[in-house]
Amino acid sequence: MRMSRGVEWALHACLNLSWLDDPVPTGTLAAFYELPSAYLNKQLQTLVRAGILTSTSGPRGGFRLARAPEAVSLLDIVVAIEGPEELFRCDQILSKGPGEHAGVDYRQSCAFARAMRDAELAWRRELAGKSVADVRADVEHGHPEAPANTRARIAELR
Amino acid sequence: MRMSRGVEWALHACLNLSWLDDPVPTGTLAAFYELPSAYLNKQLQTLVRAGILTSTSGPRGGFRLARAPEAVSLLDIVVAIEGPEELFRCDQILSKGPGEHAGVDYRQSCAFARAMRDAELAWRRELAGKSVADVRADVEHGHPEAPANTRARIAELR
DNA sequence: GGTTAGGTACTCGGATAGTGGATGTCCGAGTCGCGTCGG
DNA sequence: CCGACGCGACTCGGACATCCACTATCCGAGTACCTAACC
Repeated sequence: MRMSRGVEWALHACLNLSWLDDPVPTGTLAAFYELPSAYLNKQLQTLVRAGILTSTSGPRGGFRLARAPEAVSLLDIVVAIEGPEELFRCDQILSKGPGEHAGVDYRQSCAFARAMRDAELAWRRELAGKSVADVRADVEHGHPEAPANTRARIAELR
Repeated sequence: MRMSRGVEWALHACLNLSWLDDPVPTGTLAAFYELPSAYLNKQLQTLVRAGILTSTSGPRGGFRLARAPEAVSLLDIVVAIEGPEELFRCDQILSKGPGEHAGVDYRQSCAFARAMRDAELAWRRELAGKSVADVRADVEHGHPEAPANTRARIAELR
């Protein structure tokens, strides 16, 4: 039940894009962290479909943040890459056990399903409460040179 | 990033076993919910290795809870089946970016890794705070006949 | 009748196939920029 | 000198392979029970 690698890539890509105004192509971002370019491109496409990034084709094209970093939560990115399904898979096996089952939705009535959903909501709440801007502020506090370093390296790789 | 089916099976198996004193073989538990017997057996073996169940071979053998249901949290079961790894996979891609990296563990210092870990801890805290006994109490409150029904059906399937 | 040895059936446990999603790669469609040609 | 047109290169986007973990199954090892023979 581990997350896709793409989540880490997407998080760092969004942070770096928040420091840059011009579009950045996949190849540059991939070189930045030595990632497989074509596969990273696939993940960025997913973020575009989710409305987190915008893309531009052709020369001087690439990806940019679609909205202010304050408006992009970590949950947005995780859900975009991993999909909206819940962590806990409830196949309602109770409906095969003894008792009456007519019209009962065990995703709602099963005590295990409820407990798992409550725990998952706590997780989602934490992720929804942290934005890319929050993380950026943390990084800039500990490493004030990070934005300039990133911009310089990106320019170098163009 | 969905959980294995085995988690749901393991949860319900532990609850049912908490209502029964004698060992229950895999085949009986599998028939109870119409699950594939051999695969369920594999999951129960995992719970034995985790110290949640005990097993007995031979006639009149099967699985029992290894401890009181108060001492088995939902987290115990999830970790037993899914493994102890964290949900978020931090491959420390920051170590490929600009800046100094000598002796830096980005699983600790990366702001994203910290945020993801905090969220995951909230999830784990919820799961650790709910025991099989808690769920059993919920079920018995809503369905007082459940324990007797379960015992009867299990006896019928033996 | 009690005891013991043997056989049998039952159950767990790990070794062994099959399948779906994550991972990784490649090529076509579209777009922008630059160079060139004409006015 | 200015503008328009066309060519070329660059980038995204989706279609196509590959790999690993989850899913599922089967058979061997061990154990308890039952039976029957013997003392």
